[in-house]
This record gives sequence, C-alpha cells and structure tokens, in this order.
Amino acid sequence: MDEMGACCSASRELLGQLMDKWSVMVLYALRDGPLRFNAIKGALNGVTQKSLTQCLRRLERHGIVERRVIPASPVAVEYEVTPLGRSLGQLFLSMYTWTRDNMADIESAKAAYDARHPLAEAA
Amino acid sequence: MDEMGACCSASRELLGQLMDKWSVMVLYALRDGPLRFNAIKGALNGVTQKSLTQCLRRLERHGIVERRVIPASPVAVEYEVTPLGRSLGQLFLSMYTWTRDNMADIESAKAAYDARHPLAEAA
DNA sequence: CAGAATCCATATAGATACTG
DNA sequence: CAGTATCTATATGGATTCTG
Repeated sequence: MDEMGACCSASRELLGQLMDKWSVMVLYALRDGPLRFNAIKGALNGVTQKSLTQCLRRLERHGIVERRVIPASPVAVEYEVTPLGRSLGQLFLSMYTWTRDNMADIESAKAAYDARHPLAEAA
Repeated sequence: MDEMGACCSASRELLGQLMDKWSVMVLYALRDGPLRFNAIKGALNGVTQKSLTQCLRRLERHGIVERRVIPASPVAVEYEVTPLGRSLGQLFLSMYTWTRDNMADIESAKAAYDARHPLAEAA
C-alpha cells in the first residue's frame, strides 16, 4: 500500500479511537454546555463508570473535551467540549447524514444477501 | 438519550461495521477496477485470508462491493466496488481530510496530556 | 462524587492445516 | 485459487468492590 493507503490507515486508526462505543454520545450529551461526570453517565444509557471514565480520558487526551476539577467537598468534575471537539462533532454529523441517506439501500442489500445465503445470518 | 442520540448510535454502529481494520484499504485497493482475491491480499500488507474473507463478506453483505465468480479451473473470483461503495469512499475521504487537517492539534494535545500525566502513556 | 482496582465473560485476530 | 475449519492468544466490556 502506498502513501495514500498509509494515510487512510492512520485516519482509520485515529477515528477508531475517537469513535468508540460512547464517544459520539458523550459529544452529543455535552452539546449545550459542560456537564458533571454523573450527569453524563445519566444521559447515556447503560454505560458503566469504567467505560465512561476510559472514554472521557481518551477524549481528554486527544483534546476533544476539557476536564475541569472544581474544588469542593466532595469534589465536582466538569467536562466541556473543546473547539476541536466541536469540529469533530461536525464530522460526526456528516457521518450521521450519510448513514441516514444510505441506510435503506444498505438494509435492502443485507436482506438480499441473506436471502441468497440461507445460513449464517449474523448481524 | 433522545432520538438524535439514538440515530447517532445507529450510525456509529453501522460505520463501525464498515470501518473495520481492512475495509478502508480494500475500498482503496479497488479504486481503479475489480481485483481478484489474492490480488487484494497482495495489495494489503499483513492481512490474513480469514480476516480478508470476513471483511469482503461483510462489505458484500452491505452492498459495498460485488463478488463475481468466474467459472474456470481453478475458479477465479473478482471483487468490484458498487456505486454505494463509491459513495462510502467519498465519506472516507472526508474523514481522511478531517484527520489530516487536525492531526497536528491532536498530536500536540496528546503530548501535553502525557506531560501532565507522567504515568501510563499508552497509545 | 468521581473515580481506581479487580475479576470474569466474551469477542476478535492471528496462525495453521485442509479442500473443491 | 479461493476459500473453510479449528485452535489459541489477546483485547475489550461489564459487574463488583473500594476509596479520597
């Protein structure tokens, strides 16, 4: 694979990190302003502390969200989307749009494929 | 999470299927026309038969590539990108562009984060 | 409150061997 | 040639418990 192939691969790897199971929804949950840890956890359905913590750490490390500790007792921690994070949100929006526009075609392709291949119809 | 959140989630799930480790590069390898199985395998570096087969099956099932068996001895199998696949390729291109344009910011954010957090600098 | 640490179930990738 | 089948190593996610 040549240069462009390698770049595609790097891009995929980076977005793979940023598009894990919860990141998209975290970014969406924070669209109107900062939230505290448990507020985010409440906004997402079914996320565990561990997964959410990992997700937020990764987003923080990549500069997508900012973590702010508010000294209090007990401590409060706020997360806010950065400008870079908003830019990523725009990209997510174009992905969402593509999915919405092509979902029907993809579903019918899957149905046709499953009809041709009677066995093994995993998701 | 409300409607939009659910749609984001569905979008992420779909693209997660279509953006696995090799799909992007398969699509890129087929950009100039159909190729046979082993030709694709040769174009990608380090892919195993199993992984490539799984990848191609998934792309075929979603209507991204078309599989064509050419009766011969031994049989030949060609894979070609569909129009839907080309549309997905455009989306991949916009992802690649975003990555390229923001890679520097992300890398410096990572470096700053790792400087603040001396331990545990996993990728 | 906001995590850290631990344990466990499952999913996935890779290597290898075999086949129509 | 173009796969399938099998086994194993590893990564990942969830549940649970504990703490400053």
